[in-house]
Amino acid sequence: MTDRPYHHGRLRVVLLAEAERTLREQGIEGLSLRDLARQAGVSHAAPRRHFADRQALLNALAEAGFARLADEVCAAIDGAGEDYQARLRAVATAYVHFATRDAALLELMFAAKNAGPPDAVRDASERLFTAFGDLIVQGQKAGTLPPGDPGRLGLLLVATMQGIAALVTSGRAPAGQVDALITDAVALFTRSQR
Amino acid sequence: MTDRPYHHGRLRVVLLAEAERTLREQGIEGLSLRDLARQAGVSHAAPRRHFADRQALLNALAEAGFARLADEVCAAIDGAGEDYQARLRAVATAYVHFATRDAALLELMFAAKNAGPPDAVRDASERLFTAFGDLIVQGQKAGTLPPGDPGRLGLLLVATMQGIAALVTSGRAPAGQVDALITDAVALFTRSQR
DNA sequence: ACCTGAACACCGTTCAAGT
DNA sequence: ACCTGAACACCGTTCAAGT
Repeated sequence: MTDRPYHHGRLRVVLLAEAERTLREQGIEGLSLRDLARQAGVSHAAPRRHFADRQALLNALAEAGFARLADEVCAAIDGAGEDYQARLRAVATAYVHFATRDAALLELMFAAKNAGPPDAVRDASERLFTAFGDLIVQGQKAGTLPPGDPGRLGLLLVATMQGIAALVTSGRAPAGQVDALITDAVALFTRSQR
Repeated sequence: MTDRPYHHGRLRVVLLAEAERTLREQGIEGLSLRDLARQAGVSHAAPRRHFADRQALLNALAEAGFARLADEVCAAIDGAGEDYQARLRAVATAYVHFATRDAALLELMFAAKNAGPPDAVRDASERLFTAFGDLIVQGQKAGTLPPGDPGRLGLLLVATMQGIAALVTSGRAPAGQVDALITDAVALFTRSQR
């Protein structure tokens, strides 16, 4: 390394990357602004220029988390072929895998601070939820999903995946059963209509 | 008040009660051992006799939480009459209401610390899960629920409720829609077999 | 057996001052 | 525009000592 200049230059992005790693390894409790500053080689007050307080850092992490989750879910849909059940299973698998690999991040993404999440986080989550909405509408048109308010059915689908992830993360459901649970859940949603 | 004696006498139970209240009002972040000690009128080191560290207090809260949730769920089953859908809806309603009223407590109950929860917490949660298991078996015998491993179906049911609660708590699902979501979920599970 | 008081090593947050 | 260093008010945890 050359001599570290007075101006770090990319402090914000470094802090975020380091925070994401710490979050994965130590959980949300182990995340400290002072520690992040130390790891980045700046004074403990430096992060303040980029994140007004600890919560602002957490919000930025949540925002990035939603963006990445939406990417992964959309990629799963795109790569799943035409069969609707397979598409649904691919989405659920992507979601639950994200949730178990980055459990602390997901917790943070869905943490309700005060009166709902700030706008930036909300906007980032929007893309994910509309992807789900589209998938639901598509399934209803094909007659594979039951009729009814697609928004509500989408929420129910997200809730199911969120719940499966919560049970696995907390050790109440064996990790080896997650695929079976997803299959069961998909079967529940797509049971033949008439 | 009479002069506070040197020995508090019921410090443990007072700390737990105060902690549960703080948890509801301030969330898990706002829970401090030193603050609890202050509110109980003892020195900051006094709680240490009853809870080895902060995590031990959280575990005790989780344990009590599971006991209360099991009580409320069992009471809901008992008071719901004979109709199976009504029983299922009553259970789901009781669960989700608990989850939204004591969101921070539920989060704590399902927090995965290290390699799964300690035995005491696990035991306390057992009663809840067996109550669910029994309800599932009953529904399968009556032909109201789909066949298959009742343990897995029970997990899926818990996951669904847990997920609905998470979405409502985080403000992603409107609170006014919780009853509709529960009804949808119950309908999904009990869709007529053949 | 239970509680106190001082001590230690951490936090987040603030703010004048430096570059 | 960005960072530093000192300061403040908090934490959890430990431990000798008190009752």
